[in-house]
Amino acid sequence: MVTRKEVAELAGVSEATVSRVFNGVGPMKEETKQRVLEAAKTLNYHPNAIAQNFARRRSGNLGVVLPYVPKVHLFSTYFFSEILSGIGAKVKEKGYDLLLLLRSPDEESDYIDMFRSQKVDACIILGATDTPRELEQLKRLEEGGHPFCLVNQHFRGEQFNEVDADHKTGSYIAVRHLLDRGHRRVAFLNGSPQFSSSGDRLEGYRQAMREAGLLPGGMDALSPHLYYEGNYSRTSGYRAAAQIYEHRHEIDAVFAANDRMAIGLMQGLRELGWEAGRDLAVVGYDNSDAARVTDPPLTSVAVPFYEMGSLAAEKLLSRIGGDAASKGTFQVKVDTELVIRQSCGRRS
Amino acid sequence: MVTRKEVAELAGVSEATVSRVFNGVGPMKEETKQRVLEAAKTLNYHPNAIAQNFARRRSGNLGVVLPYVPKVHLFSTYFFSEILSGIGAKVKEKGYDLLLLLRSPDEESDYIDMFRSQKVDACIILGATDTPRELEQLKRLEEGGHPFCLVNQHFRGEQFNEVDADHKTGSYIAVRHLLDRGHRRVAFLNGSPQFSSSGDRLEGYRQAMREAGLLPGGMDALSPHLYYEGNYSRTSGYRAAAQIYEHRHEIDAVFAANDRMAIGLMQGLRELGWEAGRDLAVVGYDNSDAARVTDPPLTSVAVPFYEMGSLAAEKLLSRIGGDAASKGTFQVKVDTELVIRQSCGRRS
DNA sequence: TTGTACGCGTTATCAT
DNA sequence: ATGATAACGCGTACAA
Repeated sequence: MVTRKEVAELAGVSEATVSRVFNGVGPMKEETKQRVLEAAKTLNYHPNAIAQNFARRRSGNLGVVLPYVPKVHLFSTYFFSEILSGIGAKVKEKGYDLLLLLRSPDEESDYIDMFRSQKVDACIILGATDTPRELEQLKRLEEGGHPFCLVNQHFRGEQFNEVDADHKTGSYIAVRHLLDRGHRRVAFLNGSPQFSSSGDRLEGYRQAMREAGLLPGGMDALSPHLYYEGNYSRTSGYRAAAQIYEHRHEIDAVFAANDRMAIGLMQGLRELGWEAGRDLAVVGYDNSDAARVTDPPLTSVAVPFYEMGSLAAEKLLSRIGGDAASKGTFQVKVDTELVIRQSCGRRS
Repeated sequence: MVTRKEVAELAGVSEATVSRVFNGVGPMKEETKQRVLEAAKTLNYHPNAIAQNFARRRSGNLGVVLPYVPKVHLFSTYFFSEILSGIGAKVKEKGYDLLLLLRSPDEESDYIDMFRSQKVDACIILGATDTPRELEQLKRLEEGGHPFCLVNQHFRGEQFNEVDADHKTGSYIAVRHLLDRGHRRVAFLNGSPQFSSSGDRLEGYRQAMREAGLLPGGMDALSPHLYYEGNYSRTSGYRAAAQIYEHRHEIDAVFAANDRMAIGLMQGLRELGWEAGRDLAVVGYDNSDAARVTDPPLTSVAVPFYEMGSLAAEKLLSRIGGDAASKGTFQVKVDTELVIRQSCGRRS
């Protein structure tokens, strides 16, 4: 590899001058600059990124932590794909590199190692869950002064950096949509409670139902035959179909907390002879690609995952970049949007 | 950050000894080793990865190049997700890190820069296309002695490292499946020709048809109403539906080169009143998650993308790791498998 | 405007 | 079995 030294010799200047030219710092004679650039070109010189980062005492990497999701082979979901793309675009724009960290099932040594060994300057954590173990790890990161940002997950009572979507309102508009179409007995198929979005969705559902006067027992009352819980997998939606079918005479519509479950649910109900869009209305969540290809196409709440990833990267990098306003943490909440298809039937 | 020097002082040894302990090289007294480890623990010392890589004159990163795919937001496909997961697992196992490189639409400066600046020691290229521009870039990489590996793409006449699937046989078994079920007039909806797998699939289709005596005009004859071409997007499959429907009286079945097109095709045909599994048989390719959720569930050819990624990473890293058998390039071809669902009807 | 000189935290070589 | 010490390629304070 050709080094700075060789360029300096060929150009007849010192190594420092070569560095200045390549970093555009300090005043320099135009002629000198040209001479250096020319020498660099003839020698095909390219600064060594590792050495640069070493000298700058930083890695130049933004880490992205992906959760371990058994069976799903991790990326197979719309969610991660979109966020990653958003992060990738922003990271590139800012001249950073993107280091991927796939968590293992066991994972005794966790992502704090990435910081300890200084492989990353900051990181974005996807798919975090509200468990004591996770929370403790995040607190350790914070104490260590390691900049990180959560995406699509909120920790109650903590002031971590985070970019979340307004899932409460998202769910509210989904349920309102069902209510507006005349459905009264709207069931809710929620996902795993360790994700904050599940709690948010429940709140949104409750608010819509309450406003419609459909929570008779007061604010907290929730008829058991209207609340179901899966784990966001298609299979769990499929399983819920059996339970929901048992209460078919008390249910007009189902709001599912994500598309995968909604799809499993529709499949399961169809096998039992109950058709979404005909016998009941179904609304999903995420507006994933799959929502377009189901039969009937699934009405769903769109979440701007791509933008969320991009936003998280931007905010985080501007902090460590030493920009202004680097004080305190940030909590961003982006808006969702209902995309109407045919799973609620065609009548207006 | 605590450095090696401090550990050495606390342990009462030289810096070199600390390094030896942490790298497990050379002989050392057990007692010394323990003393060093203890000192490291009390000080919470962790070797600086950047400095290590700098001193070792390597980056410790495996680069993964992802193509620019407009609209699809890149990761939204099963294909990349699976391969990336496979690479990630292997990379971790080998103690490397995974650097993601998302290509831009314009991309004047290409991935060769990653090597020039020595950010990666090797890289895996996904979604390469058989275009003059791409080929030229790959040749430049090769000339520069930069280790790389292609996944799911073959360049005729070149001996690049590659891990591919046997798409010819995969297509053969798909078409054979249709023929075995009694369909004679099997159409083929292929994808973009710049991917080698498209050519392979065409060969497989041809062989099966020829063996069944269904290529009357000789080896190369292909009835125009039996061959269609999309670009692997759902939309292109949807568009093909119209053309195929026009020839509905000359077609019993369609083999689509991927699931996305198959899904679009089924949607389009349904809108025209032609139902897959009832009026015609359809087989897809990739066995993506979506294949399970369509109506009817889609019979499809499964490709072990996860394993392909893992294999590519393993082979590549063992080369640069200086293992034995580092001579020459490698070309691996993995097997595919037909997964039967209901899109070809239920009759045996 | 440019050069000198040092430091960054390791690895690795050569003594001892 | 362990200790000095020279790289490694670059950034940068300071001197000129």
